Amino acid sequence: MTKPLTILDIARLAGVGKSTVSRVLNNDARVKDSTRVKVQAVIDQYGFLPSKSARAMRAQRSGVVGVIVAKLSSNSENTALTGLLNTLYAKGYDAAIMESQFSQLKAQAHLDVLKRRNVDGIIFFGFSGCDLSALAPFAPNCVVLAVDSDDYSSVSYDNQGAVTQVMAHFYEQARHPIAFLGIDEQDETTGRARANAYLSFCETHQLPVHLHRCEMSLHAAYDATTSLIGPHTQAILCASDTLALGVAKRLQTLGREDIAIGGIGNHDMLRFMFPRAVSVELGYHQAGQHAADLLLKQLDDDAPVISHWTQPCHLVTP
Amino acid sequence: MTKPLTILDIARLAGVGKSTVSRVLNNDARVKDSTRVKVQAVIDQYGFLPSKSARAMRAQRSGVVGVIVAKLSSNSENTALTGLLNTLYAKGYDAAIMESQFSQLKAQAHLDVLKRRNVDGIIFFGFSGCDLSALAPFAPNCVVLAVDSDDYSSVSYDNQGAVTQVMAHFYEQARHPIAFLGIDEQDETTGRARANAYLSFCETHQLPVHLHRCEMSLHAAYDATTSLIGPHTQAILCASDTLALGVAKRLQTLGREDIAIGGIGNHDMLRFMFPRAVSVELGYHQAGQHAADLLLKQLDDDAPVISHWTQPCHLVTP
DNA sequence: CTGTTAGCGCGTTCAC
DNA sequence: GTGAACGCGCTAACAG
Repeated sequence: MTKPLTILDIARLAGVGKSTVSRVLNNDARVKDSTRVKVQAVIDQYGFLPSKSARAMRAQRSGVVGVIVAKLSSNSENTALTGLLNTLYAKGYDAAIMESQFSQLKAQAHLDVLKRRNVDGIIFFGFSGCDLSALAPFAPNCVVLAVDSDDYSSVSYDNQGAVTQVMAHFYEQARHPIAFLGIDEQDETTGRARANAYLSFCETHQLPVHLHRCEMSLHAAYDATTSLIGPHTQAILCASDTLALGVAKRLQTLGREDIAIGGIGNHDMLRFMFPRAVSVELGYHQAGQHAADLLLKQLDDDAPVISHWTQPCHLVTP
Repeated sequence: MTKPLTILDIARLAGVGKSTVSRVLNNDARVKDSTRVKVQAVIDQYGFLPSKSARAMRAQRSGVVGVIVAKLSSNSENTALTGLLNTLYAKGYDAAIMESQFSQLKAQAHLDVLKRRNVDGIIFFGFSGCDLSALAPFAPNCVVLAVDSDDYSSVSYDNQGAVTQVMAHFYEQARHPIAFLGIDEQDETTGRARANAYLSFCETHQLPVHLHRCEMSLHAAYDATTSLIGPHTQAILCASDTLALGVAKRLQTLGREDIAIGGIGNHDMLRFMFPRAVSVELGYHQAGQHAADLLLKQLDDDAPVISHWTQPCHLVTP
């Protein structure tokens, strides 16, 4: 455990002053090339790394952004997270990632910790019934993902477009009536927005409505399947690929592979298990990147302005 | 955006000196009760939060541990991560999480960043061909997960036990010969250790060997299935549940549901899609917790001692 | 172009 | 029991 070198050590080793080393570190133009090379050589030789703690303290910014996801095990969330992290790292930021586990209490506790850590901003993955007002202490340096908000910048998915695209796909193939499996209306996006898009499509195209809701789980979808199937049902659209996997499995055991299945999220597993299923790529990865970009732009900006982005989606067919 | 108060502001507001406030913050006993109450009142009133950056710089420790996973989308890794984070947060530490994406280069870059951040320790999720020597600058404050190491503390899975348990299960049911689908031998754990356990079991029990290897993916497993099936094959054991899912799907399409299937990892999706499959719970969550505990113990310890833990596993049958 | 100086916010001596 | 002074590693302002 040798003590790490400081900028002063490097200065002495290179026979220059502290600030010259600092200038080299920060690519300040006002350094003679020969000096720069000399200093850089010493830096490289000793593998010197300037302390971020000291920089953070000096600059009053930690270079860390807090990220609160609901569940790391969620495919959508960890995909978005990967995109987000790449962007953050590329710009020299680090992330403090925490799980809310769909609990407002946990989210609040994490926000308190992040506040103490002087994080420069927050990226918050919304969930059913989350209270965005807890983000107020960080305003305007926060971005919410997967939910809409007037108060903060947001990146949301095209719930309506996703549903409409699958519906149109089935409709054009004359695969109707189409049933819909959604989740609790309390969930504004996956729950309400997607169901509404379904209802709206049915109305516009004069299709009968078969809407059912269940918990967001494979088993719940599996169990709900029978109540979705009417005498003429030709297709079932599910509010998420997880639900679609549950339904597809049930249809398989029922030998009802005549019924088409659609999901939302473009989950690898759905594509693999049920290649005939259609799904919608919501663009989790890009959404994550965009959220990070948005936040970083706000951080750099002198007069941050909140903005809203809806991630484009596209149908994925076999 | 009002500028946050400093310890000096609080001191003035409370009519005391900086260091008294500092003592109150750190629960130093040498403060008169009446003063403590007075100072605490001011702290509460203004919601003062001492800057972690300044503390980190002063104390030369950041209260942050770096965590390098291979891929967040991996079920095993994000499950372990969840366990790990809970433990860290409970003890007041934060985590800086980064993805190596199975690349030694990325891992190295992340380690450099973490070094500059003065993280107090590292938890590293091993992957095929990773070079643990990159962790040297952090020794002995690191723990590696899912791989063995003599140089650092480690938490590993019971690869041999897992394979043996499934093999024994099939054997007792007289479901043999048993084929095995593994991955590249370059991977010491999922690849070599599990294959060796299979070979060893076959030898001990005088079973014929049908071993095949493929990439770690659903599709690769799907494609490899046919070369696994011999004329009398009664069961197939896969080195992971991902492989098992691929194989099970192929068997399903082949109508060979007479062949039993076994996996390792206890993935929800395998249980749901193929309820008859057996798998082994490796204890990802507890392993994550244990890794965090191990690291924190080493950090607190004056004379840290590296230790090794093998996470117990258990068979999961329908 | 480069060295010197003065803090950033906090914890830790050392005096009182 | 308490306050003043110093320094952690770094950058910015000011000299030279």
